[in-house]
Amino acid sequence: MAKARPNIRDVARESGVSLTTVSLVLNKNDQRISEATRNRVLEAMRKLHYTPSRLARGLPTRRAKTLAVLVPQLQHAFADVYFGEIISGIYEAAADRGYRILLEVARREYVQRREYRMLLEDCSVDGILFIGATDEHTWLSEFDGTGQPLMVVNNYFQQWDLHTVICDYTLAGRIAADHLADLGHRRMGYISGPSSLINTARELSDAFLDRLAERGVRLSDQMLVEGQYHVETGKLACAELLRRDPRLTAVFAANDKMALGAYQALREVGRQPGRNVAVLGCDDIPSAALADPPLSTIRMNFFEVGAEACRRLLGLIESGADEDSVETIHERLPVSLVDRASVCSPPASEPVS
Amino acid sequence: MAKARPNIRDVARESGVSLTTVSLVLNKNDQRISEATRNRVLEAMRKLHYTPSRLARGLPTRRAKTLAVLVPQLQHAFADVYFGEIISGIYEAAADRGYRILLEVARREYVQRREYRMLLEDCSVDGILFIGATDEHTWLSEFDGTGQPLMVVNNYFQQWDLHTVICDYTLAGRIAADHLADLGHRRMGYISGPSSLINTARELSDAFLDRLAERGVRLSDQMLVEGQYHVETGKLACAELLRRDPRLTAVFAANDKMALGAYQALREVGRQPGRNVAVLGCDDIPSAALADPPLSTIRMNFFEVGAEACRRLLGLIESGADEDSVETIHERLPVSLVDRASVCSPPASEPVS
DNA sequence: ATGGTCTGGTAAAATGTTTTACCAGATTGT
DNA sequence: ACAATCTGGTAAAACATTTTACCAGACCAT
Repeated sequence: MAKARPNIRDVARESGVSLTTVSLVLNKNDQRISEATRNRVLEAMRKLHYTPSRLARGLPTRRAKTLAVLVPQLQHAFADVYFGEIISGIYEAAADRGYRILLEVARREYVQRREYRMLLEDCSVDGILFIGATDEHTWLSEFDGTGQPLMVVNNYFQQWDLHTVICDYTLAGRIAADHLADLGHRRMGYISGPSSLINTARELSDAFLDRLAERGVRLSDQMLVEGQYHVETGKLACAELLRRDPRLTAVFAANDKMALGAYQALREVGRQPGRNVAVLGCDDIPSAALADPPLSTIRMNFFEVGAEACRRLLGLIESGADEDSVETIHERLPVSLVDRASVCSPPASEPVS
Repeated sequence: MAKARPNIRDVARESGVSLTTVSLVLNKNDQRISEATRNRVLEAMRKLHYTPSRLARGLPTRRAKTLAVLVPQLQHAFADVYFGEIISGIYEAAADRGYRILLEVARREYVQRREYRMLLEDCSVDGILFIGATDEHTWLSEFDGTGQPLMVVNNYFQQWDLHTVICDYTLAGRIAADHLADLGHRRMGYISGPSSLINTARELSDAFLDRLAERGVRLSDQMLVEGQYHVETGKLACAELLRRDPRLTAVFAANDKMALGAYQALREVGRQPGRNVAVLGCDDIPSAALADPPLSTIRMNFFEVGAEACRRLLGLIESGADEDSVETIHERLPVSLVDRASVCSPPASEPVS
């Protein structure tokens, strides 16, 4: 009774044409079918509730119409705003073009067994987007210069030639330095990201310090503390900065989470962010706007980074150019200052240098 | 030069056996191959760097070894802790059993085109996990009592017979009521979730109010305000509660985000959570522990809910019982009180009723 | 009339597996 | 000694598509 799933053959029989014709109708690009037969076939499809099987389609074409999103093993990685925003962006861009998204976590065994390769060889995936890559992911070297459809999202590498789409961290560093310098801050602290492992973190630091120097503001090494991008490390780092210079007037943190950690450390010594000490973040995550006081920060549109990375990857894939001929992609997206209430001027009493 | 991907046929030739034999070795369950030939085949596979193609495998078996995670269209859904934790749990459980995870967002057109059905018919997926389901998702009725491999995660329905795994919201409500009543609170406010749309939200409310009544504490309808599970709605709801009874001594919020919103509203009228007003949350999201003061809450292990839901779904799928014979799954996972610093006793001065 | 080019379509091979039915030879029971 | 059973293995069909090469007829210019 309950007829099994109809296949292309059933449609062909129903509409009185060959199986090939049905296939050609399915892959609309082909002009060789007359309007009349096309309609007959479409009608038959509707009647039979036919939907082509992705699995069967992928076999001859070697196209799965699926992209893998690879994230490193962090505990409960998907519960992180940063990853979440990027993934959301990737999803939208992929869905727009009829692609699906496979989730993969690069666990230890996963890497040992080189499953990331299998994804592609397998044909279960047409391309890979890697989020949260660091210098520690040495296996990326296997993709070095191969032009394979692997896209590194929001980080990049000097040692390997890989496709990347990132935020403009140099611009971010400059905006931050200018903003604080413009207001007259001279004694500040900087909470950096893990710059020994992540290029974008290093880029932000370099840009920030260089621009500060250009503006004649000298930040001693003492006043630079490295955090790990989490709230707690931000708090610890800020406490350390306060110990080294209790009279600092501004703190710049390499991401919003650490900036919010800094709020806590500052409050513990009786300072009021936005009133008697300036705090500037970076990223513009949702909780930045909800913080008390609302956090001034550099907006990085992670959603858009994900979406753009995905679009570029799809471009690569659909151009069919797996050859070495393809230029390596290096795109950077603009960022901008979002000035809320956490950055104030230094106390007027401060003696001019 | 660069040989194409080897297939099962190549392995057969290399090891001097038939293609069938190789296949049987691949699907280890079969005892019919002698140790000697098995080893010869495995050796050949290693030599040729052979990996079976998922696509090709799925075709005859109609098993894609893939599960879909479906989330409703909320903006940037993946950037939410709640979804994130559940997805992380699902991922772990799926990966343990060799399954992959496909991400899907139920956008408007997605539902209109009934793509959720195609996922299964398509054979691109063996089962679906739906997170964030509400009464508004009326299309779920299509799965009513069909025994199809669809699992609703952390919500349930009276009107439809669907597999579900949830947290024990009744237990949660009782724990909350007992905890606050034990401390002597009599004047409290309750910020509920959207109980007209979400059964678990309603269940929590009912359990909380019923147990309070059992304990002789009467919460007037006035002191129940509905929020939408976000920080802002929690803040608004709490402000409203304060307007209705400025002297309330405790607030219970149906999730932590709203509890943190309540912190803000309370501070704005000069109350100090944990000192002169008690705030109890629900969920135990990471920021609960980081809040100031650390939020007391009911721990719901969303990671585990996701993992368990996934395991149960896989059980269903692998038992091969798509038949109507299968019992509908209704599992609830335990919850527990995590008492931090935000719940204090009511002021001693308070007259006893 | 003849050869060439379109047009709309089809037959058949290819994609890489699983699975069912079968088979030859060895072992066992009577 | 003969049928039955067991062992280790194989041939071939099935899964649902895409794609390549080909074909018949219509149309056209010479």
